Amino acid sequence: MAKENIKKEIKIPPFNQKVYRLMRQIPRGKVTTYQQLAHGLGNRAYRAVGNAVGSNPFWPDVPCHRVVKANGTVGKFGSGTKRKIKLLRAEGIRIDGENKDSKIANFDGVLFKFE
DNA sequence: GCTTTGACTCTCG
DNA sequence: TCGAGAGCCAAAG
Repeated sequence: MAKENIKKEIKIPPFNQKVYRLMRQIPRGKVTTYQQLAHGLGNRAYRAVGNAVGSNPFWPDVPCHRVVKANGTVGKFGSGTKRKIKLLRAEGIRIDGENKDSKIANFDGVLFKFE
């Protein structure tokens, strides 16, 4: 059956689906911020975005590891910040450090913006 | 239907 | 430069 690759057995709020959809648009080797996601949604619900990503049942289908804070730091991650940094580095993204205070090197260069 | 919480962001002191 | 507080939106209890 030609359906979505994501599992839809789980009940997902419409807002979350919107967030996941935007996140999946992020190309490999790029990252985005909660603010950009909220902007892509048309509002400033970066808080709700965080909740949506935190409740993301589609991981790693949805590249939640490509979402960082607006100041360039990786922020917090349920799967382990270190894990995410490793993953990002595997995609060619340079990160300075290995903790939540770690900042993305060339952040502006790898930042994916939603219009 | 109201209150609390959250993987956030911004401004002020 | 660093720290604390307020603001924002949506989902869950």
